[in-house]
Amino acid sequence: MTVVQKSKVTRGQKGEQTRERILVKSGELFAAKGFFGTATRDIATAAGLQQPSLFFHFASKQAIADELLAYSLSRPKTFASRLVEEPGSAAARLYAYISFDTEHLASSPYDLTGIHQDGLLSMPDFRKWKLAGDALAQHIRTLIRQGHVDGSLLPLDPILVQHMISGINLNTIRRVGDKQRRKSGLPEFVADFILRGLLSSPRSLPSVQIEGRELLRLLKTDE
Amino acid sequence: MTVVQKSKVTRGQKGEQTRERILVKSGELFAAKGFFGTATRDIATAAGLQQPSLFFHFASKQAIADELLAYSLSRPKTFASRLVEEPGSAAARLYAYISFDTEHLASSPYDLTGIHQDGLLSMPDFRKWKLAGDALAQHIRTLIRQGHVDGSLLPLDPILVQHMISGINLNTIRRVGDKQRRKSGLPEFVADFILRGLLSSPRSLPSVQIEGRELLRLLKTDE
DNA sequence: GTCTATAAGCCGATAGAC
DNA sequence: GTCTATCGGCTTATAGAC
Repeated sequence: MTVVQKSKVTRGQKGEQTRERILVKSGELFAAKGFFGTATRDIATAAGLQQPSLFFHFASKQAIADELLAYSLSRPKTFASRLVEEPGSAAARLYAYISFDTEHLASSPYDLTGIHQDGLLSMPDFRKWKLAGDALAQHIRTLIRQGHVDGSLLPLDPILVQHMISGINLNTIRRVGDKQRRKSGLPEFVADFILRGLLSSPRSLPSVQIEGRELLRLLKTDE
Repeated sequence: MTVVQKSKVTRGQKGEQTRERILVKSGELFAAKGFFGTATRDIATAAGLQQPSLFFHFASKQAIADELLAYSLSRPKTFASRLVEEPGSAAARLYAYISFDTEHLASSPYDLTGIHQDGLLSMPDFRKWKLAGDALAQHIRTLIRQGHVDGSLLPLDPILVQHMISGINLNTIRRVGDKQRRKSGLPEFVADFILRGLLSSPRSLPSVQIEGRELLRLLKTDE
């Protein structure tokens, strides 16, 4: 949809395919052994290259993680920041967020679980993504607090609840294998489970689902 | 309580204190930077030692992680294996397990979150603990299936549910800061949340809580 | 128990040919 | 674009003095 960034995309088809293969394999290896536990040699071998050839496509090992982090965090952060200012019940908006994030992670061409492990984000070089992750967490906590105010959610500690949600989102995707990850219905499965744990009135779940899905559909069109 | 293992404990008080300090600092560093991201130099410095002095107390860097993994997995695994064969509703037994595990992790003198990151358990040297973790996961899945049979739990995919529970257990503890980690009520907080998400009848939660806590008290006495 | 000195290996990244 | 050759730095672990 965007017309910009030409100089990079222009370079041949083969280079772009290799670059993509590097990202995919890096994601798998980071998930299996962590960022620090993965050597650039391992990545190169998995991508069918010699180790130094990586550095034609990426300036550094960190640059690879950077691109994966961007894919992992940019859209969910934007989506959550919009949800905070949307009208409607907070429960439905939280439902929309969880569905969106789970689908985003599960349908990703890259395995994004590894880059959220280690203390990767505590390294100075990844400060940018640490801040993005913190902002996303804040949006989720805001949604939860809004649910306390409008009475749709149980008055549980927003920080603890946000940590639980993040833990679920990452761990449901992890190690579940491609077939199950892609299985449709996972986003609703996860959102249902979490909302049952948070709703002040369990019987309101069906209406929350309807309102949440409608909101999701609406926000996704003009993303 | 045990009378065995003398030769190790007998060596002076100072050595034992240093050994303990190494474990505590290792846990913190593994949590912050991951196992592979933490150098033995960092651990030694944090413990007030020179790097080679570590190897008087531990045969290798892995031996440190080994001890933390033993602390993290041994008791929960044993506890879960007993719960599987206990009588009573599966929901109550799952409640007991979640309370136990959360309290175990939260009251630990060591930060145990780091050793469950990276692909630490995928390394051949940690095969023993990989198997222990897999066994623990199987016990949890069995509990969930038992809940399908006795009708106390919703018929949700046991593998997905087990992944969600594991994700919550690890992430609620992580990065929450000591004061909140030790705050009493956390085990019940987590168990309540998960059970609300899984119970086939939301109104049965109070009785599940009572039965679960009773079971927890019972099994803890003759541990 | 803790130290200094040091070995042996792996790491990320660069230089330059093709 | 990908290769070979290679560098400097950092890593875990050992040897041996105190």
